[in-house]
Amino acid sequence: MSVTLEQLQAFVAAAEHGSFSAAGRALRKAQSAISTQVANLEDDLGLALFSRTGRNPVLTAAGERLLAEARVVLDRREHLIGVAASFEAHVEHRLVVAIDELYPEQALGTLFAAFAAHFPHVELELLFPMLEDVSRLVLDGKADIGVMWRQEVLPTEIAFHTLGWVPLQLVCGKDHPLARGVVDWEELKRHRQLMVAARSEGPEKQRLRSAAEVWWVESHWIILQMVRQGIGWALVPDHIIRSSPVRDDLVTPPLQFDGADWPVALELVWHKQRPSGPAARWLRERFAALRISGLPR
Amino acid sequence: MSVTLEQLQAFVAAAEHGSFSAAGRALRKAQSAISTQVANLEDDLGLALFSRTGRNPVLTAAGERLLAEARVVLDRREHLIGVAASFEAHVEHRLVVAIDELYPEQALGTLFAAFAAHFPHVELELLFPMLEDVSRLVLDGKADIGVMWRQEVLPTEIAFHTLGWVPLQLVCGKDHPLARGVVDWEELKRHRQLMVAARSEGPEKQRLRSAAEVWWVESHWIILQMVRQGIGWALVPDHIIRSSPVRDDLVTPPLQFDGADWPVALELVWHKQRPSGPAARWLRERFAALRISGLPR
DNA sequence: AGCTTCCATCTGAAAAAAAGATGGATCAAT
DNA sequence: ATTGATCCATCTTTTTTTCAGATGGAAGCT
Repeated sequence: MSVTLEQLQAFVAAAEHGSFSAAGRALRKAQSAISTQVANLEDDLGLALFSRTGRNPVLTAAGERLLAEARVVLDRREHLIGVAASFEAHVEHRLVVAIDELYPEQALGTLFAAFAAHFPHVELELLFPMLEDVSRLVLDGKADIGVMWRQEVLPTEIAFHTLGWVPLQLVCGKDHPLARGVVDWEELKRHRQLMVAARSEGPEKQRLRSAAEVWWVESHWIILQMVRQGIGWALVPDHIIRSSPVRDDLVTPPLQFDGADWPVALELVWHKQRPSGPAARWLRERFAALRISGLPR
Repeated sequence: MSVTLEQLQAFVAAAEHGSFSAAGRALRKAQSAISTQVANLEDDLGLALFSRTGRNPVLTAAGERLLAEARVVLDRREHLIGVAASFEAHVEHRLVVAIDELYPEQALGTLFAAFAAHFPHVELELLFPMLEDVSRLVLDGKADIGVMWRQEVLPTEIAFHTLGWVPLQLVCGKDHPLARGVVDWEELKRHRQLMVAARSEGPEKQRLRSAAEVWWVESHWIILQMVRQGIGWALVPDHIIRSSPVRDDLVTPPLQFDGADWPVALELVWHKQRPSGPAARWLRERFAALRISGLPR
């Protein structure tokens, strides 16, 4: 087979070290070996990779371009070996993470960048489920790890770890009657409340219910759109209000009574019975470590 | 070097043909060669690629995954050889195409997909210049090919080919005085006209000028936003009006006089002096062939 | 049971790669 | 200008790798 890995390796080393001799030293091979490999490669490709006027070889334009290609080939070979090694180490090949929209996403970018650096061979799938329950996804094996707002008592098969508490804020539209001043409990009850559509039934769902009339909506973001229209009021995490495109049309009136910010727990969940691989364990640890910095409170 | 191209080639062929013997026949090698190569590869990777119970080898889970990786390595090698070949054939390594926003983009996707298939080794850069003139970019060598609305007489260094004619339509906001009925010339002149900011000066610029008061705006899309606000009227290609996000707030009143749609020429331009490579020629031909199907009229 | 086709393994032959030696060229320092 | 170090290309020899052919055991089909 022409254009072999040895040729490419010699070529890349020569380009990197600036001379065939240095490349030979780096690869622990004789200078003549590098010289012939590069010459053969040039012969196979039908062009000159180096200009040999002068003491040291200098990359030609073609050499410059093909150097990048050669690196890719060699890197993909390394990658293949890495994938094989992670197979041996029983690292997961694929990891599905379901994250509730309640989780502030700012930290996710750096977290998953670090994950990619540690586990380059793991395929990662991120779910931001709307109508489906995160714990349901974990329970059914459709997700390996979940980050969710604990609305209900969790099934016993689910292991969990509390990441933190997210305070909810009263929010309504600019022209809503509640926007005028300090709000008390009785006044809240008289207006329509917008709540996230519970994906399962249970008592936790009722804890945050205050008003007589309630509409159920599938997402906090959509709730804010509706709140803006004056359709009702809602309890929404502060960071969602702040990053909403309609935030300028929203008002967060102060509340008259105590314990008024209704904190909800944000939980990291996984399945007790399904064995976790190194990647899942790593990700769980890093999620847990993000607790203080990533979340309010 | 362990994990060689020969090993990967044998592996992929064995997986594709379902047996080592068949792979050997396909690669014109002895069955024993394939067998040894695959065995060595498995040894190097430290895992089994095939399950050998039964008559024919069957891919293991690891084999399945690594097959994809092996294909990538081999493909990248092929790609490198292709890049080298196109260097030899003096194919451009890079092609910059500047396209005026006036050109309807629907056809571009399939066109450039076909380009990628024909010239996989050419780096393509697409420009959709706003304030800069396409012909200027081509003249300065910043773009190899341009598609532009001919506003001016083209410099003699520029070669061109007319792709077609785009009819302009009168457009104004819902509440604009012109929206009420059939419009005549004199009435047009009394209201503010919005025109695309000419990037160079010249007589063609004046041909489309009707009103006494004119505002210059850098893009048709922004013009439509301003038209919607009732700031003035404009002449805009139909396909831009149709695909505008504010199209529901726009009105296109009929005109009383003849020749009322002011067609403008859409030109394919390139530099006469700079030699065109095969990729540029191919792309020019395909652009020209798109004339009938891609444009109105 | 018999036949075919599969795979693994062994052996010797062929090919490829590497090392070592040699000579001509370049560059820097003297 | 000369010297010495270092560079590359090339040749020869040695080592390693690859390949083909032969053989035997196992699987599947009739």
